[in-house]
Amino acid sequence: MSKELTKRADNYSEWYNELVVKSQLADHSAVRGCMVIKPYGYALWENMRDQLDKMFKETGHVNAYFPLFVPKSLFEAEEANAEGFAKECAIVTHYRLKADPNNKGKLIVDPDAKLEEELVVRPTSEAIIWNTYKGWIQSYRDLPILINQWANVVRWEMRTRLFLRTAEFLWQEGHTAHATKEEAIEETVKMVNVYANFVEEYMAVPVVIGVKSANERFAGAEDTYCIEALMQDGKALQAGTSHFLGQNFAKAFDVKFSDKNNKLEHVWATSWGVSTRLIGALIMAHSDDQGLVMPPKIAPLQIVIVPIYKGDDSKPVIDEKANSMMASLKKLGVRVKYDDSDNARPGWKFAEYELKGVPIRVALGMRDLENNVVEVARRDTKEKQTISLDGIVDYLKNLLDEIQQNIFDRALAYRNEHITEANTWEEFIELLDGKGGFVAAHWDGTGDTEEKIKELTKATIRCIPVNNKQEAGVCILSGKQSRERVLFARAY
RNA sequence: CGGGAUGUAGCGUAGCCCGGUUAUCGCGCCUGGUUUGGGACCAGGAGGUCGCAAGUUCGAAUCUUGCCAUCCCGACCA
Repeated sequence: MSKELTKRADNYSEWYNELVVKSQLADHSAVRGCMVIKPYGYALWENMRDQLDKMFKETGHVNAYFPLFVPKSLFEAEEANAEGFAKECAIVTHYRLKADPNNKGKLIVDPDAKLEEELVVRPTSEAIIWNTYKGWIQSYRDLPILINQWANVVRWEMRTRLFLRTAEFLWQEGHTAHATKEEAIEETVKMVNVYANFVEEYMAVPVVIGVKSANERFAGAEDTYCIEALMQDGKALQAGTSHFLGQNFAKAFDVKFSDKNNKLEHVWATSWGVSTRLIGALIMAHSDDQGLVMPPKIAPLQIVIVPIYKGDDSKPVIDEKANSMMASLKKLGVRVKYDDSDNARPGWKFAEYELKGVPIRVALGMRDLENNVVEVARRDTKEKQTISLDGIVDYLKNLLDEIQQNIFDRALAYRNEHITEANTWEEFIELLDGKGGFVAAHWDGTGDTEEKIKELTKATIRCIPVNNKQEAGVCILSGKQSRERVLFARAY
């Protein structure tokens, strides 16, 4: 492994790609556009998943699992949804291979094993789930259904990037069914807030909660709520979405229920999801030229203890101290590792754990033990301090909290500095090309204008923030009347 | 999918233009020893379908064609 990571300022996307691979989060695989999530990356995903899962359960949801394959006839039932995803679907057409008679040792698709009906590999599961819900719902007493599924989905993307956009990715998708429109909207909003809380509190990434414009809406939704995060290079990243699906899927799959008055009505729906893309957001929100910076709450490893010994005599003494410190930390639920491997010297380990973003490094040598201290280095600020061994465990535990807060505050300050108002087209362009970030500008509310702005600047409407300030103005492009500003940005 | 670039050991590379012994060097890896407070040193050693497949040739890492993958720029997207 080469030592140097490309600097962010030199080439941000190269830095990102190198960092993902060198920090051992993930690797390219033999399959086009698909990544291997390595143990370190998967441990991070598990921490994120476990916390989200807990939050879903606290809000009344349960997990279930639906098939990977969707019969084409079901997939096409909800037209807007089907159309939206049609051009990026993988399709299973056969169920058997056979020996190639012309090429020994090779296999060919058996032409006699063609499926009666093609199966779409799910790009999202609304179709198969709503087809299933049809059999589950007869009465208002069967509602609401509050189900989440942890799954993989496939979207045949033209251009892929590790975590940010892969052909197969891991995610969760919530699919809920409700008796009333109000309840479904409430659910949609509740879940976008769960996402915002998770991303801000655990991933330390500040987000803007908002609503998508009609153009950016999920295929088949009446309304799409989203959380938008800002990356260090000034580009926005959609970090999660929560859709109010109206009665579109209930109508497409004929899902009706009897209300209290024995009146038949279509069911109201929501769906919401976050994916492994969040890991991309995490990386690009916090990391630096030395490597990853992991927020302690979800870091696979929170503290690493590195021994520094001279000769074999000191090793057992250091081991004993390190092991007792580690035991105390583990008792407090801290994810800690004592790295006494002798195939790397301390300097190498320091650099390696910085690359991997471990929040705290504790260095422990005889010199320290004689003075009853250790050296504590924090990843977020790269500060090193000599700390007394008395009360070290509490100190470290508190420091983890402090680091979590500092990383968030830093990202928040950056984000807030990068929401800028533009009142003229010239200002708008200048901000996008220069400072970057979110540009708050008036827009006339039409899809045409939005499309034109996108063509001219590559910037899209990221969202219309919830509780947006109402303020009269004129659209930066068309000059027509506008009641509020919306957030534009170039995005991933 | 369109335009550009790249592909030689785990990683980074020389050689390619102008075909010709056993494919270069560094890091990493293995063995032994000395080391260990910011990516150690010495000695010995292992590791290669030169992205894949055809073709041209007495002979291909080198020339030709096709394919694949990666990166950058577009269109699409969580």
